[in-house]
Amino acid sequence: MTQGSVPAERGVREPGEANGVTRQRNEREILAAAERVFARHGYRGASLQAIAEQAGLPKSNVLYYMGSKRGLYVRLLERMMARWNALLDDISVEDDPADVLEAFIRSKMQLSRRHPEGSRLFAAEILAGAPFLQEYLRGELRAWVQARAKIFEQWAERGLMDPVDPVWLIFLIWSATQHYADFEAQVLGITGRDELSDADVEEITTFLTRVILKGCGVRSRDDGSTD
Amino acid sequence: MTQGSVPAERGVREPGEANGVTRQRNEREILAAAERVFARHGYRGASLQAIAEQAGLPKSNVLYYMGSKRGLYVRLLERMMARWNALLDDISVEDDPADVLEAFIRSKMQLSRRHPEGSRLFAAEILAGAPFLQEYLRGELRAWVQARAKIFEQWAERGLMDPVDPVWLIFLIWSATQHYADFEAQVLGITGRDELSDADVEEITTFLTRVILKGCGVRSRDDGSTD
DNA sequence: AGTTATTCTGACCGAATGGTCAGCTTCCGG
DNA sequence: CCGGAAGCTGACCATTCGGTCAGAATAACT
Repeated sequence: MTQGSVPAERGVREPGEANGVTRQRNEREILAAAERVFARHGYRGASLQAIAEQAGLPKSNVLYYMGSKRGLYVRLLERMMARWNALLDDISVEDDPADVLEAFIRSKMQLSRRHPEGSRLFAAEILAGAPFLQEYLRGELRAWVQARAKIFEQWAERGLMDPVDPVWLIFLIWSATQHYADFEAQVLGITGRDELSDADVEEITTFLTRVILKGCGVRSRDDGSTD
Repeated sequence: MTQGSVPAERGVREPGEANGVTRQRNEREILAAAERVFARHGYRGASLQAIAEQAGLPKSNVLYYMGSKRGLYVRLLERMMARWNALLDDISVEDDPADVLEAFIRSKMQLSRRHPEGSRLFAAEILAGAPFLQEYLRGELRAWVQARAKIFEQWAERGLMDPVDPVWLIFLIWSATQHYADFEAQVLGITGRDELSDADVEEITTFLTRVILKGCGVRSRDDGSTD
């Protein structure tokens, strides 16, 4: 339904959607530049001028493509939520808790790794009080959390993991994984690195998986190591 | 057309009031208002006008007290770093890992709870790439992390906890605790609460302590319950 | 009281903000 | 080759930005 959120208040009519190489490239460039700038400075702090410069286009062109600053921002948020939703596959009580939790941590970590700017954009939006995402948080995302929480509780009842509060557990996983994108500057500054390598990310993922699974008393069916 | 031409309702300063009292109160009011606005919108997105309005003072007065936007921002950052440093008491290899880690989690959680705006201000600064905190991150804070890391490693060597990477562990604790301040809007939206009560915070703290300590295989000397 | 020193603020400044629009260029079917 | 439409952009607009400053208001000290 809300696929093209450009508020065609101005007479931007649907073109034949034919030729599009330049259009696609410019659009992609603008979205990438805008994601960087919005992530860094937040909605209010970002300027169309800065976005246009990063995209290598005149400011007017950005507005020609995107209609308005608000429309551009909303479009970026929706794109990020779509990425997020893409990894929310269904799980069942019958699944193995260890597998599910590890996949959860791993996919969330990869999302932060593959789209650090989008991750920071989301963080900035939440920091600002989530003015554009209230509905999403209280609706779609809340329902998703509650569904997962129910499954975690059933696992606990079956003795497959400790009876921890599943919502706090989800928040723990979110925060721990998101941290490496949102607080990248802090992580790099403290560890003295220039960037996090793939090996670093793999190491962190392994660490988080081990600590969180063990911390929740998840019994893996693969082995019963308690070390 | 600067601001409302009706200055009547400010009603702040009584003529008979003593000298330093007004100054202190105004200064405190400005700092509190600025912390809110900077936390919400970041350095670039915050405006002195908004800060002045929240403080109930004319914009000129804010500049009279604080000199410049940059100076005000730096002062807030330094105040927050001071709060942070205040809970960085020394620990020793001789201490009990369970006690230290729990105290670590608890004090960090309370810092986020007591100063959520300051916590978000810090988060916004890091999101922006830490332009004002590079030095602090690469110097003071890095040294602190390394010192703690060394102790964690010695605990691991003595078999008091699992040989996990101490730096990732510190980041895990930071992220998990900071989450409830920085992502407050998300937490409230998903849980459907209006605010987090003291009981909620206590419950979360207990949860985090249990999961993280167990996840790192910390042996408490109090008892050996593995539940 | 009068005089000085400090505290405060409205009016103003140049720069930057998001957004508009007339008119330019480019493309493409006929 | 033409003509209309789509793609694009420089010039411009009202507003807001951080910051300055002259001078009013107040406090402090003879």
